Amino acid sequence: MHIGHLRNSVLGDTVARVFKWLGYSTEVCNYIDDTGVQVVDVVTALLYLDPPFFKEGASDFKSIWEKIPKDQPFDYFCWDLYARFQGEVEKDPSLKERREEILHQIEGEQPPVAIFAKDLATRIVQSHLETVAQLSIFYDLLNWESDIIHQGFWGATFEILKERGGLRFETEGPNKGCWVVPFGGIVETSDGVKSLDKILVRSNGSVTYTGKDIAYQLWKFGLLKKDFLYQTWGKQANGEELWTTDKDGQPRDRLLKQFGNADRVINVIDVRQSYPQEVVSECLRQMGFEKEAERSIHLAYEVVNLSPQAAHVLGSEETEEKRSVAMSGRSGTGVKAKDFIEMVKKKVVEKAGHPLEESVSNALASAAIRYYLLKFTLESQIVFDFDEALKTTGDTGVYLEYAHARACSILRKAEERKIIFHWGKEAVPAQLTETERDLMEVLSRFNSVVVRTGKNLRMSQLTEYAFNLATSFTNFYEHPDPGSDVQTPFIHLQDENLRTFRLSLVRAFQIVMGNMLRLMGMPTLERI
RNA sequence: GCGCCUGUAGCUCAGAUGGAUAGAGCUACGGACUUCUAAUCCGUAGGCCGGGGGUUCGAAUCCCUCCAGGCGCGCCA
Repeated sequence: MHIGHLRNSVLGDTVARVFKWLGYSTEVCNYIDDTGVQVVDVVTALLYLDPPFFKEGASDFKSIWEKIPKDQPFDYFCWDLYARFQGEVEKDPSLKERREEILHQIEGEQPPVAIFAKDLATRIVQSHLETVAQLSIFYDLLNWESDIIHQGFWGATFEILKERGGLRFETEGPNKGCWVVPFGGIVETSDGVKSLDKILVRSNGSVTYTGKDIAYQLWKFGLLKKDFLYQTWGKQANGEELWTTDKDGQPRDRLLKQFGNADRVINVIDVRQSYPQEVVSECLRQMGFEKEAERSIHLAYEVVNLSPQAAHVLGSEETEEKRSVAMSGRSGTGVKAKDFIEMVKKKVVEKAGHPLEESVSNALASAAIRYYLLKFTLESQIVFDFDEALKTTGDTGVYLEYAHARACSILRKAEERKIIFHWGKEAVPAQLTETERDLMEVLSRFNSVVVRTGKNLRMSQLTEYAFNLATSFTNFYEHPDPGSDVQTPFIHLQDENLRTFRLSLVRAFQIVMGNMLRLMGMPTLERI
C-alpha cells in the first residue's frame, strides 16, 4: 500500500464523513481483489522462489509461513517479494508455468492453495487496515472478489444482461467468441484495428474485471437476486464492528443486518478507471436501471506520482527528463503508506522543540497527512515531494490543529481564572473590529460549505475553508484591535461585555473548527 | 486517430453557480516572543492567469483554435 492508495482511502473516508454529517445513512465498502495477479504472484513467489519449496500435494504450509520474517510488516515483505518476483519470472520460464497453475487453483477455489491464498490476502488486508486506522479510516464491510465469484453474482448478472439486451455474442471479428457490450464498434487507430466494445466474457468463458464490477454494482443497489454471506471481522478502533463477506458466513437476514440496497453509490476510484466505470453505468442503463445508472457516481481523482527527486531517492532510474514518475508495484518504486506516516511523525517531533506525547505526535501526523491528501483538487495530480509533503508550517493540517488547540487553551485559561461568560446579544459591541467581523463572517459559512461539498464531492473545499477559518481566528487572536498598539489578551479584558463577546467568539471557533476537523477525519487536540 | 484532464508568482497550489484592485503557502529579505501557545503574526519583493481569437456591461472562469504536458481507448486487474 503506497501513498496513492492513501489518497483513495482518505478521500473515500472524508466523503463518508460529510454524508453522515448531512444525515445520510452511509455504508463504506472496501473491495478486496483477492483473485487478481498480485495475489497470484505473491503466492507463487512464496511457494516457489526460495527454499523450502512447496511440495505438490502437500497440505501443510507451516514451513512456508516460517519463511516470513518477523521484523517487518507483512505487507512490506509482500511488496518486496512481488517486485522481486517480476524480475525472476522473466528469467525463469518454469516460474511462469507455476504462476499459471496457481492462478487456476485460486480461480477454481481448489484447496489447499486457494485456502493459502485467502489466508495470505487476509493477512495483507489486516496489515492495510492497521495502516489506514492510524489515519482514522474505518470501513463497514469488506467485499471479497472471490465471494462475488463464489456466490454466482456473475451468472445472475449475465442472465439479466442477456434478457434485457445490451449484450452481444461475437461470431466474427477481433472479439470472436466473446460476450461484449456494444460501445462504439470497430475503429481504426494508429496501432491497428481495434474494437471499442467492452468484453465481459472472454472466449475461454472467464469473466473480465468489468463484468464482475457490473455484478458488484448491481449488488450495491440491491438489484441482484444473489447475496453474499457475512461474518464479523472484528471491532475497529472507532468502536464500530467491521463486517466481511465470507463464503462460510451467515445470510444477512439471519444477522439482522442491512448491506447494500443503496439508492446512491459513490465509487472512489482513480481517473484511469473512467472508461470502465462508464461501461458499468452504461450497462445498468441498458439493463433498464436508468435511475441507478444516474446514481452511479464515479468519484474520479488524479493519481499520486513522484517528483523526480523523490523517485531518485527511492532508487528509480527513469527520472531524467520527466516531471513526475509513476509509482509502480512491479518495480517496487513507491512511497509506502506506513513509511510516510512514520516520516511525518518524526518531522513533527523534530519541529516541536519540546517533548511530545506519542498521542499528540500521532494526531499531528495524521492531520498533516490527511490535509495534504485532501487539499488538492480531484483533477490535480499530486506530484509527491518529500519537502512539500513533510511541511508543518503554513497551509497544513498542523496549522489547523494549532489554531484549534490555541482556542482550547484560551478557554481553559479562562476557566482556571474562574471567568464565567454567557453569550448574549448585549455583549455584542456597537462597533465590531475588522478581525472580529471577519471571523464571524467565516464562521457563518460553515453550513453552506459542508452542504456544497456534499453536492459537488470536492473535498478540497473543506481544507480550503478550514484554512481560511483558522487564519481568521489567528488574525483575530493576534490583532483583536487592529491598528491599536496594544492587543489585550481576552482573559485580561476589563470590559466584561467585550470579554464575554470575544471569549464567545473563541468558543464558537473552537466548536466549528472541531466540527471541521472531525469532518476531515482529523483528531481534535486540546493542547500541543 | 478518438476521448477525458491539466497549464495561474521562482516553487506547490486555491480561485462553486462569469463580478470590483487575481489569492494563499513555501522560498528570499526586514521586523514582532519575560504572551490567552511564535508550528504564529506584520511588512517588502514577486503575475499578459500557456498563445491567439470570440461571446459579454464585465472572462482565470463560457465558446473556437493553436501550443505544451498527463491519462484512457487490453480476451490486464
